[in-house]
Amino acid sequence: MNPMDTYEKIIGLAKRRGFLWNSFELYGGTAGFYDYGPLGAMLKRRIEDIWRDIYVIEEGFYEIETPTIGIEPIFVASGHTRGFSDPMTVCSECDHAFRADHLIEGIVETPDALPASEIKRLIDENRIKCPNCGGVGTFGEVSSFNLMFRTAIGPGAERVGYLRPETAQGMFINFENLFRFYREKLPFGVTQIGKAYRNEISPRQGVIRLREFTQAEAEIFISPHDKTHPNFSSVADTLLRYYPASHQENDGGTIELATRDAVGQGIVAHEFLAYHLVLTHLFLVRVGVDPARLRFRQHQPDEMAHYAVDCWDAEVLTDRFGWVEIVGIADRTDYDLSAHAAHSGRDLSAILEYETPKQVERIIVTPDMSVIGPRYKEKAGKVLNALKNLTEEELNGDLINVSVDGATIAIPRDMIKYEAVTEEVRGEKVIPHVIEPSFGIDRIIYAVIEHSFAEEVVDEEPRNVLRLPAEVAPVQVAVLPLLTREELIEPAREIVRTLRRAGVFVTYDDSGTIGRRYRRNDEIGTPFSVTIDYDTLEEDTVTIRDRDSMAQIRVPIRELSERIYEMIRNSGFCDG
RNA sequence: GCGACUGUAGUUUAGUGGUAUGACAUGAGCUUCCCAAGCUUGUAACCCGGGUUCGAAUCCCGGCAGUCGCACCA
Repeated sequence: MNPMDTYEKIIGLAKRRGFLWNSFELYGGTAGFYDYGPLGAMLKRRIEDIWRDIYVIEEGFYEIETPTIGIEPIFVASGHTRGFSDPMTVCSECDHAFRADHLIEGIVETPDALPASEIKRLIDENRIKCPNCGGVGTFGEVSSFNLMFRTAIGPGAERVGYLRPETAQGMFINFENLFRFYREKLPFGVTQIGKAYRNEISPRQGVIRLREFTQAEAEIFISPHDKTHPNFSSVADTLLRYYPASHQENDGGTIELATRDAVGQGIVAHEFLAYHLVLTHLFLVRVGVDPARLRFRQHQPDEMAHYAVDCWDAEVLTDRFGWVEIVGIADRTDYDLSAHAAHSGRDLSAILEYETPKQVERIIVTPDMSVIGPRYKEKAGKVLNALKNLTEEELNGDLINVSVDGATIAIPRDMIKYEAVTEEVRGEKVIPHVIEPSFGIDRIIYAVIEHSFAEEVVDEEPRNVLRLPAEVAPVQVAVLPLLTREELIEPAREIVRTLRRAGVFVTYDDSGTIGRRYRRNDEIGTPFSVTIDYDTLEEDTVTIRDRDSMAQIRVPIRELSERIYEMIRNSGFCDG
């Protein structure tokens, strides 16, 4: 491998300049954990704030915050206690490790739902051959490794808890509260930015695969009958690079399509999902992902969760790891709410109100319990229920047949009174479907740094520059007196104060030569440098130097804050 | 988890059984100097534990961590 590939340069820069550090380094470190240093934390916060700007402010999806520890029933319902563990077995002949459930695929329908002992039994019974060395009967015990961090809640009779493997569940289990908060109307969305934890077997690839990471997720609850999007027209013309499942078989490559056509041609399942692909694209490009190294890859039918209708990953091209998934956008249907409804016994449905309430004719059965009770005694209750469930036709005739505990009982018609009533039905009860865009913030940060990084040669000297959008750059302005001299330092400090009062994050640096200071700031992506020189003293002007073009403009000090503010907001240097 | 390789300042390096070389970076100062390496000067390292030895960063053993490969990747 290239002794100094881009990844090493990026990570080297990130560690050197205070973006990322290995956690726990004082005590030797542990794979899968990273600290965000001063610049990294600032960059991360700015990226999260842009995410909030789009999802919370623009889309109106309020943000909530739920515990990072969840109790066991949540993850039983969500399937994480089972589906999140990988049963492993090792061939004693060749020492290869395999997913035990994969070995018995085709023998049972849902091998991943079986306990370890059962998988082991099936492997032995079916004389499964080792795919590597062909050995039979060589597989050892099946051990299960759950990717969730387990913990105990409270002393004594400890209640089992898990560190959440995704932020999503905290939102699903608040559905009733949220639905009420949104005054019982669909669609509505909710967001959460927070830490999630997965005890990866072998985290490698630096910040790409972490044991503790930050997710930004939105859960948007929509009607299962209407997956159009009210603002679809605003994104219909936007071009995105798609890599549909059908193209992946024999690498048919990506296609660039207007959103309208992607939906029209049936490539993306529906408008609502397509709208969120576009939103994702806009966010990623705004924070500094290179659009030329971004694509949307559709999940293959076999890699998609069985309940999902359609699922797309935003992927970025990286130098060392190739295409890396940074966002997943899925239509999860009613899977999550139905699962929580089933396990909790609560009704997690919404009423879709009809335009006008429907008048529905219904037969109301009122059995005469003073007769039925004594006659059927202990079966009376079941008889009553059975009667209420009968259809209109079944209620005809002199004897009405109901089935109770497998036996058919004929009930004389005069024991029952029933009448037809007209009822008003306001709407239909549905379990909402969920559209879930799920962002891996740490991976996005890596992508932003890698895509922003450039090495150039200026006057035969190398120059490292992070071309971060001004909006996300940790340090927004560097204030630099041309020389370390008192007469320049004092006005420079005054300018620092002025810019800070205007809410700009500024650093001050008067060490070494001006060129060295420019380079230092280029490397951490500071978009603008303000330089104080001898002309400043005479005419109250300073220069603003642009990181990308290295061009300079001279502006009056009294206009400085305004100009800087404009440039940061527009993410660009304007010399006008 | 398995296998291979690796472990010297912040980074990168030299090194012999007698505690360490240089560079870059960094601190202080000098320099009317607008695009990094001009001058002076300072700070800073042998992954941890045990063994062999008068003496270990160097040899041996163990651990830890990292990199790569296998496997895994909701």
